[in-house]
Amino acid sequence: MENKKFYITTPIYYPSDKLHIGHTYCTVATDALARYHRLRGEDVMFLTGTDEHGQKIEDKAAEAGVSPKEFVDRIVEGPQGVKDLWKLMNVSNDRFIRTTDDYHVASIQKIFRKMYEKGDIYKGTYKGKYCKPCESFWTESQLVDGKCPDCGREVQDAEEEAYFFRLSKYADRIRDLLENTDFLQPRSRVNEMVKNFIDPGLEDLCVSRTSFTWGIPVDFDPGHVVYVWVDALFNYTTALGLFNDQYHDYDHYWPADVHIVGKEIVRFHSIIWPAMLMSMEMPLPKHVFGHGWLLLDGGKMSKSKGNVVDPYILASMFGVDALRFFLMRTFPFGSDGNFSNELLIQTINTDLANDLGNLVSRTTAMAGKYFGGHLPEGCRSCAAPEPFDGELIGLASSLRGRYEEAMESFAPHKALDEVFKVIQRANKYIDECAPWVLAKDMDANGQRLAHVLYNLLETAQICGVLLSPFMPESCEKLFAQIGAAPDAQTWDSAARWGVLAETAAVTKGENLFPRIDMDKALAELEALEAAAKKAALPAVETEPQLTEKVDFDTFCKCDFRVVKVKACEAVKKSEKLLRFTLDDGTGTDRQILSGIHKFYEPEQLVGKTLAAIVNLPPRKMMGLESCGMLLSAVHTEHGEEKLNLIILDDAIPAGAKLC
RNA sequence: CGCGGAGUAGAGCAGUUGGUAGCUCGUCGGGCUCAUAACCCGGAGGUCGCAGGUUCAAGUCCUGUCUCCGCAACCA
Repeated sequence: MENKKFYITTPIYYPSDKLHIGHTYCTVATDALARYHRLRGEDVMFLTGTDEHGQKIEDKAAEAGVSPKEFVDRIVEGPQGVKDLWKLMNVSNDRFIRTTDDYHVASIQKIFRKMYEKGDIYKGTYKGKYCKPCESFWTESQLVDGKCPDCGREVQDAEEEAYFFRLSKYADRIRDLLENTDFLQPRSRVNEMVKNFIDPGLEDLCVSRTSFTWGIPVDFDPGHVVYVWVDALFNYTTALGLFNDQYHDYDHYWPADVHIVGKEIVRFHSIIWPAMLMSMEMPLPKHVFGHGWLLLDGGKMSKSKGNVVDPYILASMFGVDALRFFLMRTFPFGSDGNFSNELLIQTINTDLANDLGNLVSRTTAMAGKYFGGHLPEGCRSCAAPEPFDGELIGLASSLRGRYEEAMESFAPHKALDEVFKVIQRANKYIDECAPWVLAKDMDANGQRLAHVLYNLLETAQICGVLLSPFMPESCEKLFAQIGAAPDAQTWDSAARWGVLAETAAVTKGENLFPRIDMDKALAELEALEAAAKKAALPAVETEPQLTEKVDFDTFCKCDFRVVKVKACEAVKKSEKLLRFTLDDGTGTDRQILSGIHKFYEPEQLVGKTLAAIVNLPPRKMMGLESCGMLLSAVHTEHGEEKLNLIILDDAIPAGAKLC
């Protein structure tokens, strides 16, 4: 009998920047689902990849002074790039597609032509607003106060020749698909799609551009490149070999069983994608699942807020499995969740260290201590079972059913919750049985003690199997410690009680999940994040020179003078200000306040020869009057502002004019 | 009235089909000593944003209202 096939995908990510914890969340979830289906013995195809065309990447590459292809190559294949990250996170994708791959490009051209020949793609004009300085098109709705959202300048009406896809033609079928099937999950997303996009009426979709060149050329109309919809969405099929010879399993794996996507791209996957497939007369994917976002402090993560979380740092500090587990355990998959380092550490400590790790640790320790690592024959059964034996065994052997139900409905957080209920029950079982009491009289209680330990090992075995899609590495270690043979690591074995060999070798190895010192770890994290942030910024940066000219007369109005520091002290209650008493050559002391305490201590400046502008109007700071301003040179190092006072040769007399 | 989501113990969150309000952390007390100062038991603490309504019964359904967040052609 041929195994059931299961085709699952992540979105293809846009490599205009390094990926962050949000992408990691999505990919890890997909990976856990893929591993779960493999565990069940299904014929799994797991695809991920990158969507590498478009204006933004063209711009970013230009900014970096490299070609677009070089730019994306670095982010995708380079150190700490996309592929590195998935490798680090132990992501088990079977394929990785890049939309710049030759076979994909060729396939997309054929698909585009096919839809054109069918009449579902037609040539028209794309009407919009054009901002000349920015050279970019905007739609009416994108404008801010009727002006360019980028630069705020006036825009003008403009038309661009473009190809359109007859999205409107499929509106009714899409509505039916969303409202009357379980195509789109979770269900709450259906309302959003229908109300926002279907109800107002679907407009035809612009599927080509002439305003940039970094894309797949329309082969029958040079000057046009295929816009993201056709290019990116069809990756799910070209990666299987649709219209290309790179792969040959389109017929085998298509349609996808599920596309896992973030909530922001649900629209593309639940409206545009099925419409285009309908046009191509191809089968539709069975499900699209839109997961929630990881939020920081209740708001979204974004580069501009500077609050993105780097998965590399977290994985290196806490371990890949712990991070994977945390992401899947803590947040309901369909809705948003609040990410925090404290929560991460707390979850690791509570679930992994205290509950699971400690359970394995105490169980294997007792097997070693009381039986030298080998339980005796016959320990599987018990002559006089206690009620709580049955409770534990019942709960553990029925776990797979509850777990399966949760996994099948895309609720990995629930599946994990079920597993941990059993783990907690097992810890309680140890208390109830008090093995250390039994061990005091091995002659009388040896058999009973062995049975108790066997029950614990067997429970750990079942949990290990079911946790393996989430924490593959750690579960291997777990299996080694409890002596679970390969036949006790299967999906099948998780539903049968007593698969573990009675006399299997039990070894207390290293702790599976060491406890983490919260305060220490938080401090370390902060340091690492700060260091990473610094490293990402340019070493030395200076302000760009002004292009606006200043006339000579204006310049001459500034009275720059050499001054000598007679006294200098910190201003009370001020972090930055120093108060200078200066000899400016007039015979009267001049007082100037300067915000440079971060860079200089007052005593080191006394006697120095400096430069100041002396005809600025006096200004009060912290209650003191400042008559002028000391000149200093400013630049930034790794994003941090540095100031250096202009210190002059002491031979220059006070009052000398600078010109 | 653009659309959607959220408002539940001190904090962070669960609560499919309406039927005695749960979990983690924290806190207070007890037990145990096999184990990673971990484990087990118990207590205190909530008028489930607010106001109405349907019902024998509502955190759960309906209406109104306040606050916060996200989206509005691609940042998972």
